[in-house]
Amino acid sequence: MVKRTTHENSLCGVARPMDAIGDGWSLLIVRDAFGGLRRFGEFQKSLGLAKNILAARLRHLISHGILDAVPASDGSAHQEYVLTEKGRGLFPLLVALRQWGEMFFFERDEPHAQLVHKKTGLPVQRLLPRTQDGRLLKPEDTVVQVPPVRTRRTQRQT
Amino acid sequence: MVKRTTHENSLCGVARPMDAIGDGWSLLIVRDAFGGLRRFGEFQKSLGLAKNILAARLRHLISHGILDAVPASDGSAHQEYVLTEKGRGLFPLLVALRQWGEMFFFERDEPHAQLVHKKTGLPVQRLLPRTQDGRLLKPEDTVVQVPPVRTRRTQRQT
DNA sequence: TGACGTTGGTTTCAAATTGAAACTATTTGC
DNA sequence: GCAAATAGTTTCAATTTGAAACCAACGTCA
Repeated sequence: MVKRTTHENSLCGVARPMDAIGDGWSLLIVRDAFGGLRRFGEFQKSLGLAKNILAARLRHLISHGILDAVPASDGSAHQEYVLTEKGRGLFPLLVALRQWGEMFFFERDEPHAQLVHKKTGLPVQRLLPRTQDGRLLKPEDTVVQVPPVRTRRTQRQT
Repeated sequence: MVKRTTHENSLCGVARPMDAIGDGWSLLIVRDAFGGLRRFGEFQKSLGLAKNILAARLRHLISHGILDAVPASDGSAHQEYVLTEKGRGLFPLLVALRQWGEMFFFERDEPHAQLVHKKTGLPVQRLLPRTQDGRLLKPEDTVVQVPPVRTRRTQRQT
């Protein structure tokens, strides 16, 4: 996915975010960041990816405002990588991804990790698109509504 | 993201789905499939990607059970690519991705596409992780609970 | 002080992937 | 039947990936 979005996709609201996330490694880094990891070495150990790749992905995430490199936390002279507000905004997406995984990638009784409420230990509620008044929405009940094109001359549709 | 998950990540519930989705192009293909596109040429025109890449991504999505290649629909002798149940399961994820995009990639008044309810034209409700009893969950209120490791000998934790 | 391990990278280089373009084969429209 | 459209595959140069080697700064302990 190198091709930059010079396309009408630039408006679409999916292609741009995809570009910012970058790739699978980046999203796993974000997942681990939600899990509390902050240091280069922690990410590397957790993901088992080459250091140059990790460095590149961290740079990418920082340059897209998803991570922030902060100077320390225990006085050590190293950096730490923490989620920005924008990065934390990815939480629902990660939950959705995980739930999709839980639904389709494990046999009925195959044990698998599960996201649960820390306090109660109960699994997180299924994330399902709904209307404003709470009714379930199927994909085919929705449309992507593109905004009316406004040129400088025509502020109102002719 | 070529490295296959021989890692403990294989249990994690995020890495496996990521691998199935494949990459950004694949997800855009799925988005377009939700939008009603079905034909090779439609996807190519919509995405503007090279045909070899599109072919490879379609093969990937089919091999992972996200798309299905069905023989026709208007009697024409061509194939069509339609979402499987598993593929349709990606709807919440796409909604989450789009909502993240809407929140962080557009200026206050910058026009952008929006996912709305077809009937009412109202935007889809914000997708937010909640507890079983409906309370909002912040990332730090949750943990990934790994299942207890069961060896053949110890069916119960010692 | 200085040898040594740890942490956090960068550099190098071969192998894999990407993507544009050319090519091919099968339909479809007329 | 012929031209154009559709749905790919092949080819090849350029980019990206990732393993491994290298390097620099810091801690530490003797």
